[in-house]
Amino acid sequence: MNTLDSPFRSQKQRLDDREAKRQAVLRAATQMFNERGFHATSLEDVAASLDISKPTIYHYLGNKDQVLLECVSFGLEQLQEAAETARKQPGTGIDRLRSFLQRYAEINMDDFGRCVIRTGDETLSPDSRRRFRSLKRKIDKAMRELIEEGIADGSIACTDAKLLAFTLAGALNWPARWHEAGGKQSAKEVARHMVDVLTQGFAPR
Amino acid sequence: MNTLDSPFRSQKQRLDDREAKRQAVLRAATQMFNERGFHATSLEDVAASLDISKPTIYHYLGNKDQVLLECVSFGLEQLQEAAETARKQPGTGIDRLRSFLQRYAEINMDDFGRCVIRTGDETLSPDSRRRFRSLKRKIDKAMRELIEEGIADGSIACTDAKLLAFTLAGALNWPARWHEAGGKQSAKEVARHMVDVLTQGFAPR
DNA sequence: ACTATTATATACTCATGAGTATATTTTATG
DNA sequence: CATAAAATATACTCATGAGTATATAATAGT
Repeated sequence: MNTLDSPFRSQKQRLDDREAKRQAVLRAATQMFNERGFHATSLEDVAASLDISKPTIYHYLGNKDQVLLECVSFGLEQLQEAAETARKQPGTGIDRLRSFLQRYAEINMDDFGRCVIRTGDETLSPDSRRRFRSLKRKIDKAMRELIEEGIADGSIACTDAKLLAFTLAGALNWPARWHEAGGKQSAKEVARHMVDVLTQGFAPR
Repeated sequence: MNTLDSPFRSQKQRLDDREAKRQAVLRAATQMFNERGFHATSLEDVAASLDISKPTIYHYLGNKDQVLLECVSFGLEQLQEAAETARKQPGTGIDRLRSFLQRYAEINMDDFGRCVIRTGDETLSPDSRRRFRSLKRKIDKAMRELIEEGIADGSIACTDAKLLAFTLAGALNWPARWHEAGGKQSAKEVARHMVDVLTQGFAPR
C-alpha cells in the first residue's frame, strides 16, 4: 500500500483530503465568527484567509447558514463526547459531574465550543435553529442526569436539578466570552477554579 | 400651572414628550433585538411596530448603532444603580453581595438587561464598543469590590475575587438567554434560587 | 399673520454580501 | 488518449437594509 508521497492517491486519501479541506474551512470560519461575529464575517473574508475563493467554500458547504451549523455542531459533538465519557466514569455522582464540568468548561474556551456559546439561536435559519437547539438540549439533559444521579446517591445537594444545570452551564459558558487563549491562566486552570467555586459556593464552610 | 389637557403644552411637557418617544423607540427596538437579534432587525421593522416611519427614528436617534448603544446603556444603568444600592446597605459583605446578585439577575431577565447580555461586543461600532465595554467593566468592578469586602470581613470564602465575579456573573447572565417572561417561575424566584445555589455550592454541607 | 422649528412621511441612493452562472484547469478512469 | 468528474476561479445578479434628500404638516415664538 502506497503511504509515500506518490502523486497517485488512493480514493481514501482523496476523501480524507476533501474532509481536511472542509475542516479547514470550518476552523477558519469559526475563528472569524468568534472574533468579528457571524454577520460581520463574509464568506469572502473566510475564503481570503485561506487564500481560496468564495465559490470554493460553496463547493464544500452549501451556504453560510450551513457553515455555521457545522461549526456549532462540531462544538456540540465535543460536548456530547465529554458527557458520555463522564457518564462512564467510576466514582460518586458529584465526581462524575465535576469531571464533566471541567471538560465542559475547557471546550467552551476552545474554538468550536466558543462558537456554540457565542451563536445566538436567532442567527441560524429556522431549520438549523431546530437542530442547534435539539443538540443543545441533549447536552443539557446529560448534565441534568449527572446531577440527578448525584442527588440520588447523596453526593450532591440540590432541590432543582434543572435550575442547577442552568446555573452551572451559565457560569461555565461565560468564559467563551472573556477568556482568551494566550491569557495568564490556561483554560484548564480557569475551569478547575470555577468548578471548585461552584462546588463549594462562596459562603464559608 | 397648566397640568390639564390643554393643547398648549409647556416647554417641559414638550421635552418630556420627546423623551417619552425616544424611550418608546428604545423599548421597541430592545424587544425586537432580543427576539430576532440585532442584525435580523431593521429599523424599518422597529418603526413599523410603533406605526411610525423609519426617518422618524432617525429624527430621535442618530443611527442604528446608537440605538443599540442606548438600549444597552439603559440596561447597564440599571445594573449600576443596583450596585450602588447594594453598596449602601447594612450587613456583612456576603449579605450585600447577595442582595446585589439578586437584583443583578432580575435585571438580566428584563428587556434592557437581556439586551446587554445578548449583545456581543462585536455588534457595536468601535467607538460604541469602547463605551459598552467600559460600562460593563464598571459593573464587574463593583461586583468585585463587594466580594473583596466580604472576604475582608470573613463572610465570603474565596481565593480569587476576579474569577468569582466572572463565575457569578456568568451564571446570572445566562437566564437572559433562556428565561421568558411568562414562564412558570418568575424572574424573582429564579434569581433567588440561583443566588442560593451559588452561595452554598452543590456539595452537601 | 409671518417665520422658524419640530415632527413626520415618501421616495430615493448606495454599499454590501450571499449566492450563482460559467469558464478553466486538474485528476481519475474506461 | 478521451471523456467524465472534481476543484477552483472570475465575474456576475440580486435582495436587503442603512441612511438621506426632500416635501409637508403642525407648532411655537415674534
